[in-house]
Amino acid sequence: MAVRLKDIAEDLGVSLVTVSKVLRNKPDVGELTRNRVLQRVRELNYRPNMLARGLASGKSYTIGLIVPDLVHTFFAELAKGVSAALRKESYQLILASAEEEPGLEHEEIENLLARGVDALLIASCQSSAAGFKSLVASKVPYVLIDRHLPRLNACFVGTDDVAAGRMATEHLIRLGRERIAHIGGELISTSEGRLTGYKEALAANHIPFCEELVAIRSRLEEEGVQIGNNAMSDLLKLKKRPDAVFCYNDLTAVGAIRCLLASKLRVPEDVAVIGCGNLRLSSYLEVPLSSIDQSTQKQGEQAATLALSLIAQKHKQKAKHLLIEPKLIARNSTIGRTV
Amino acid sequence: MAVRLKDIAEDLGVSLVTVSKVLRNKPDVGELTRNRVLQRVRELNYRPNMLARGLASGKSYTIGLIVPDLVHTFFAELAKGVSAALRKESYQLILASAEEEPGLEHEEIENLLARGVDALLIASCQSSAAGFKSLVASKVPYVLIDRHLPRLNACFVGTDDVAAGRMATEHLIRLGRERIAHIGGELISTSEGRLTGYKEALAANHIPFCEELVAIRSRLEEEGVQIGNNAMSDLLKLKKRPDAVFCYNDLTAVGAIRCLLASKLRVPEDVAVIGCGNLRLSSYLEVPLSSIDQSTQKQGEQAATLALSLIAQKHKQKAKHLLIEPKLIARNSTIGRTV
DNA sequence: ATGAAAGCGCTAACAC
DNA sequence: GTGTTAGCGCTTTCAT
Repeated sequence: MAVRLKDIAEDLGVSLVTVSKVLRNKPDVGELTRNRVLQRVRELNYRPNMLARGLASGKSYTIGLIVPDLVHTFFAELAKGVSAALRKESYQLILASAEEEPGLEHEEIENLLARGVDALLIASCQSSAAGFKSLVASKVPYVLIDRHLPRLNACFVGTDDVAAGRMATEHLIRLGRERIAHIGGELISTSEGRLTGYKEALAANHIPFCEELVAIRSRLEEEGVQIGNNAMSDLLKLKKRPDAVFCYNDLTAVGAIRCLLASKLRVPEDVAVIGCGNLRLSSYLEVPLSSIDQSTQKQGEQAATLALSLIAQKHKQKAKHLLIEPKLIARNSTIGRTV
Repeated sequence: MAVRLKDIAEDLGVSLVTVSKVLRNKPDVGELTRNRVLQRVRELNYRPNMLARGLASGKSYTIGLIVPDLVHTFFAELAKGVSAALRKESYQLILASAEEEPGLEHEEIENLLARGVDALLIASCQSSAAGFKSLVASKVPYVLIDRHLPRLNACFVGTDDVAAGRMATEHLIRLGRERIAHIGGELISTSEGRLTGYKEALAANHIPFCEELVAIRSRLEEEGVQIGNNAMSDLLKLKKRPDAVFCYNDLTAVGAIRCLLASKLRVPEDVAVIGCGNLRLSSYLEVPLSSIDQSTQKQGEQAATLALSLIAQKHKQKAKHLLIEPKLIARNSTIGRTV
């Protein structure tokens, strides 16, 4: 079968331990022996059995990442960032998708713990901290990404969602819009943050907050287009229709634009639309979409780096929060054709 | 630390082996003992240490999937299909991305083998079979997905690319187009298949194949939009411009449409455009894009199922090829506004 | 600088 | 039905 430490040791007439030491760069090996070992390792294309190493050492050199949905580009980009950062440290990524089901997410947490991951990164679809009990009990370090659970005193890397909401809304205000609607989500921290930012921007500009202009929907991650379309349609039924709308994410915005164009309204002349997330597709659309960029890949990298530092430190320190500043990307859906 | 078999065994005053047997549903355990064990397992929230189980049994209940790029929706959907099929059999997916670099792909293969995966699924970005040497030597079963390596006698699940090319081209022919261009890729089997299909369709309809109408480019997966744009621009420089174009993938088609609209040409009136892959974004675009659907998620599921069957069977059988029939999805970019 | 012994948590083969 | 013994391939500790 595969080459083992023992094989190399016997080949060379040294002990297995010596070979093991060479492979882990321990200093207490003679130069000559070290070279002979290295040579043979290369010849035989030896690779340590990570299961055995993990079992013996208690470290698997593996980090788990759980996302709610891989097909949502945001999470794929996140994964890409994580993977890149880990590769540099020769850690490996084990990726699991929870398919937006809290039950599955909990399952996957348990699975990854059973696989001995050294740390866990979670973009959670849970709405409560209850599902994290066994994770907390396991003492395995973990970092929440993108979505924060208020009741959980955990490390977190994500967008400054309040700033994102504020930024988007202020952009619309500066363009002279006065009836600014919001299509938002519910329960998760990102939705709440963006809504708060929306309200703050209105307040700062002395525009009264108007309940009827806010449409809260669920499942915006999975069926954003359809739901954005419907929500916009509802907003258009108001006696006085909005002249701008800040959408929770880009898919929702695509749906909203769909609805507006179908209703013979012009974007942005009649209604300006801005999304959030700045997905790659944003610039290919019927009306290129203004959006809030979240530096997604960078978030993944930072989360991975944070996790590695948690693994390295012996004693628990207090939970770190890393908020990434969002950036406004203005395109036709708010500022119209540029010359 | 974590609960172990031994803890449960001592708690109950039975032997560790008995507990192990219960957990693996072995029949030779008394009903009473079995229930007592199960009860305690639940109480303590015991989870077997998979590293230890893997080491002892030689099976990790893990399957590796290597894709060229996670952010490309096609591969994310593939991963989703794989993950779904594995979950049913309580296998776990370890996902790795090769970032379109053959070197990295080879690294990841080695990594996953070292982690003891029971099988490997690879959507390869290699252009030769050389990188598979250690994989073949390892005897670990594997399945190629989407992209086939001609020199490698391996199991394969993917689109019938020749049919896809034929189908797309015939669609354009039936719409009365006569100068049909193709923007295609190089080196990998999917490109070659689609080009072959394109030629076959022309031949079957007595349309002469015209070298100048074929633009071969590389990196169509990563920068499809930009490259499609440029390629289309080149095609428009011909004395007699094409009246239709079949693009290797949807991103390339988006780029081509971009270029056409920028050149004041109408899609599909002046030039009809069809892509391949039927990404979700296809229907959100400026001009909703006709495409060839590849049932991507289903491909992932089938590949996973095939891999599981390879694991189950003791003796090597001859390599199976599963070709998924593509489906034509006609939208505005070829058939124009429907009433 | 090198190696012998013990053991990580589990399964496999075989006794009782 | 149940338990005993060995060992998976590696790391760790501690002698030498």
